[in-house]
Amino acid sequence: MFYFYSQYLTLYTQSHLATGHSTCHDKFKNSGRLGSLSNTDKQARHSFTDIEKKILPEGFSNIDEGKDTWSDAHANFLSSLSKVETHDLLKISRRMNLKSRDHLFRAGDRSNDVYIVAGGCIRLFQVSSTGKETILWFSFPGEIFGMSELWRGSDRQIHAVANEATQVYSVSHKDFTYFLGTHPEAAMKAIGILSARVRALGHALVGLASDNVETRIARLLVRFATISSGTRCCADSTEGELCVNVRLTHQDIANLIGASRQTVTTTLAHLRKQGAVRAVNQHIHIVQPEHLRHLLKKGAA
Amino acid sequence: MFYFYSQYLTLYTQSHLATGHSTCHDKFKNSGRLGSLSNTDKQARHSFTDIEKKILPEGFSNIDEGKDTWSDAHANFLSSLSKVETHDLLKISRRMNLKSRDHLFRAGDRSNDVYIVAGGCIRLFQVSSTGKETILWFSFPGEIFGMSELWRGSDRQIHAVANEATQVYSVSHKDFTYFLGTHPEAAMKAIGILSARVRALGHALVGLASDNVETRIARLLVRFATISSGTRCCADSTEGELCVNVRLTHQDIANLIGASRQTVTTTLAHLRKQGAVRAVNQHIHIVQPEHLRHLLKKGAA
DNA sequence: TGACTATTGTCGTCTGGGCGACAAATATGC
DNA sequence: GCATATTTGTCGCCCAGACGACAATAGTCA
Repeated sequence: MFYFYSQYLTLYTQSHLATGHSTCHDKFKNSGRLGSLSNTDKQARHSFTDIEKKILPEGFSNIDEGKDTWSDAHANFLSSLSKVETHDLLKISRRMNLKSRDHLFRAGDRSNDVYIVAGGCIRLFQVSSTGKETILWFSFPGEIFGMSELWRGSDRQIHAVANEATQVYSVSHKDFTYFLGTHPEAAMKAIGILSARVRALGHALVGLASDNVETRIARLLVRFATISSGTRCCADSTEGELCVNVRLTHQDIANLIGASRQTVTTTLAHLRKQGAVRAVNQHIHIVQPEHLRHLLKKGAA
Repeated sequence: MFYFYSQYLTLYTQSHLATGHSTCHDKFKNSGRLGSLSNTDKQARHSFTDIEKKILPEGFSNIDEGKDTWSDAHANFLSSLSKVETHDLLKISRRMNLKSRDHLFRAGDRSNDVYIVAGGCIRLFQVSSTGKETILWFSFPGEIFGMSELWRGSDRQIHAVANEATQVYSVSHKDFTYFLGTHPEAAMKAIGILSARVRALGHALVGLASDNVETRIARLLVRFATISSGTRCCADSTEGELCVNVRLTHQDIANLIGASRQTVTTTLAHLRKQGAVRAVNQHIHIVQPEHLRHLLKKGAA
């Protein structure tokens, strides 16, 4: 299902992940897309300065600039930091490699480090007593997570699992707090990130309370398409088409929007029949963005 | 740990609003509610030191101490600040008095001040195109709100309306940003507040996606009872009973948990028949907290 | 390449709860 | 103290969507 290869994944894949033969894309793909990636292996090892160079200048949107509520909710913490801040932060961080489905932490864990995604994708979710999983958030490269549990001094409330092979930087609670205290600008940016998350969760809440499944799916697709915009999908894509460049199973979507898997399958099939979306290489393309936006207009959030 | 509505409201009512004879419950009574407010004009003007004296020494819980996810979500920003911070913050604030149902801001407004509730209660909500209202948050005395929209540089997304006669301090975006920048400790506390809100919204989301209406109502009641604990309800209350010391119509509850008003009425009647709750003076008492907690255990969030 | 697991696609069946429509009970403004 | 507005309480109808049950693919790994 999809690859979330947006700019991020490509970026990171090239500089950090690439093991020379296997990239995240390989997991999903059998043919072309990955061909280009394999070349990257040569320059696999990196230094922090590498990272700075790679991440900062790519022109990611500043947290202030986002016009879309959803996309700025996925504001890139790392890229919003200055060179010095990035350096100081990475200095106190520890890099970790996770295989797909590795748990970073579980509900009930004592750990309360903060994490920043280097490459890949982390799924943040809760599990109910009946086993139902509700995904609260996907964290993509550059994003920070775990922050909102820092000041609780209590157990983790949620689970964090690598959705694919993922690399994260972990920073201890203590160090991170110290970092924020000594870098007021960064603290302000952290506030911005949390603010964005509050808004996004608020939106999700309103949508869940007011909209039907079709609208919620439409919103999700548009949102993820926005997040992964800027990547030209390697597959053939018609003009005006948006690519939802993230690997999502129907079950994932269901857990994300609070619906059952079957309903998601059916609704997606329906949208496909209408010609609003189509499946391309395990991921979704929005053929008629307007069709979905029209749905959203009728919706609430 | 938390009491708020109680201590705070009482506190403020007495010092600013009040009249010395009117406590929070009076609001709920037919006669007292507004009557008391008119009296306040006499001593309406206050000094900052008044506020400091009144607010700070009461030993409100620090945002770090909360054990309950819900209640610390209503962490008291103002009381967590130091004397100096409070002083500096109030210095740049402007006090506003709102009548019940006054709009503080609406979706689409350009204003992006930050507000701190002095007394009363602010309802933060969104309205869908069909007119359905979804309440995201109630802000009680000491709480700060509007913060999460500061860094957007865009229109307000939500509405803020006084749920009853309410007093707030407003601080301009610019001043507040400057305040945080010059008071790193306060900035950290702001991060703590936002974190709590992220957690609370996450909970709400999971609950909405997984639990039925009865469980959601139970959770809401327990949560609000916790917020308002510490107040001995003026009405007769049996030992072990919890008082939900907030004025909520069934419609409010419905908007809060994403259900229809009728269902709320029915479910509440059901809980009453079971002897789990009872109505006292326009508000609800939880007669059997265990009954509700049992429901929550079966639930998800 | 074959065995296994994960994902997708489709049915019926069944129900929680939305919604319109009232009537009764309260609250609030004048 | 009345007139109006708001809130509560109850029905019955109806449907979006949950859920169980399979079958068909597609993907993974030894």
